Amino acid sequence: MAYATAQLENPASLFDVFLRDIAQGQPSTSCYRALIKIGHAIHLEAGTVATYDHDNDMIAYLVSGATKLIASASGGREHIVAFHFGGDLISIPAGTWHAYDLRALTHTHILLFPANDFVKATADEPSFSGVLLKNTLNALHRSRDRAVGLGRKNAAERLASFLVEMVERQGQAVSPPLQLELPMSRRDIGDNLGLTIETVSRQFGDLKQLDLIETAGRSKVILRDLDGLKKRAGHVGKI
Amino acid sequence: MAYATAQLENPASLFDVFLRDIAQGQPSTSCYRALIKIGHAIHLEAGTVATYDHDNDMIAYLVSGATKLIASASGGREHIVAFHFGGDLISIPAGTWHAYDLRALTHTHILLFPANDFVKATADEPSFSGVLLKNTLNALHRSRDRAVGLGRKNAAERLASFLVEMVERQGQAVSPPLQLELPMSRRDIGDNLGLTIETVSRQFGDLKQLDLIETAGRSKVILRDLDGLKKRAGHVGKI
DNA sequence: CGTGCCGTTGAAGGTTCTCAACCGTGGTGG
DNA sequence: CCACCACGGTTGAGAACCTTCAACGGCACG
Repeated sequence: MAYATAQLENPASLFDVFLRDIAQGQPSTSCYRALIKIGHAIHLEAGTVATYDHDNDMIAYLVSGATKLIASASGGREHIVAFHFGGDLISIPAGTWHAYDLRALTHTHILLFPANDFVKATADEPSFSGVLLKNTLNALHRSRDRAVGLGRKNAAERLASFLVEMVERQGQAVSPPLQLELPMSRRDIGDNLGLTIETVSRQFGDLKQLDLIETAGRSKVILRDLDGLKKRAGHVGKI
Repeated sequence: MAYATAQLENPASLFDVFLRDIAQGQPSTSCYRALIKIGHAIHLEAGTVATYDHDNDMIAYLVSGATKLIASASGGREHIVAFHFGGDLISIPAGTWHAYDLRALTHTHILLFPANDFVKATADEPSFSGVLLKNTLNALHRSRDRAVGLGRKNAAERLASFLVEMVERQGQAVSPPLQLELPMSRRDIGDNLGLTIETVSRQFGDLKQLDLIETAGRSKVILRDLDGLKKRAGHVGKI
């Protein structure tokens, strides 16, 4: 099975970024070599799918770019389970109930590891497995928070939640008003929130009319009232 | 802050069960002592909530019984993020967007640990942190599979998915037809699937009429046609 | 035997989906 | 340079699904 659609010019540099960002404490050289051996540096064009062994869980480190993790249900329905940005550690489940694919939203550089091998290789590096665990817990908590939205919130609350999450994850605080560059399409947003593109579009319209946001072009969103958005998101707890 | 609503007669025995099931390789005595120091053995009656420090992530080991993890959104809406059964390792997020509570469905014995301390105490025990990571990944994958259901499936598919998951997690294969003892109420099921009790009830009715299941009393369900249920669940992939 | 909770069933209403047409932009080729 | 096309996004009307509101049934418990 072909792992890489296109090998990077200089794969080693990706590993260096990875090790610098993930393993703060320098890993042993044996661990380093093991990771290089099992890892594959991949370069994806926007819109292309990462190819890998779907029968095993995978772990990916997103060096740069943005990706979406897609789950397919029967009837051609797709659900975007998560979006990822540079620096994220991604867990890709082997398909059990649903088939999962990782697709690039922009030019993307990633490192792909079989999860089992990755865990084995890093088991003796507490700093490493700690980061991995922390990251997985984060993903779990985000997934749960989003599940609450899917189960118990209406379209307005879902889009507000989405924008708040996006600004918290990748918003540059240039200074209020906050500016957001969304790398995903309306369809992607809908597939993430369990809504149709039409509903997403109408919700964007409502937010504009309420002066909570402005849009510029297809991907730029300016948040004029973050607190208003958070109220609209229907969260509970620390706002 | 009070951690335990009722201390067990013999807390040490719970720890023994925990160590036997989770840490297959015997942990060092220092690790053992550290865990006993930070852990709290708790006994919960059905319907009561575990009390703990909500400002920190917690990790719980469910020795026996069944619990639900509840997220609260604004407007008094509740969503059940996960159900747990004996032997499960539970991650309870500190409230960020939503407030989380762990509530017992039946007589329940659990061990509660602050997540940070737990990770620290077990960092040097690869077998331990491996189990923890594996468990967290499982929870993540389940959460994602359920998110797909919440986002892209109708009521019929959701209930079928639910029953299939339940039988896979705690169904005794006495012999087909499979028998299932559901410790949760219709409301709990609805709160988990993002449906009202009425819709859940109607879906149960439909399943009975289609001869896919039988019900006996409030909690017993007999699955007459597991493959039929799986088809109805709208999964993709290995069936 | 009454009370209360859980579950079931029915009718009306609302939110979102579906279907369809239209608009704006970016890229291509004549 | 402009016309054309493809694609993503917007807007509108009708239909579907689930929710809401309401009444009722049944089992457990005092």
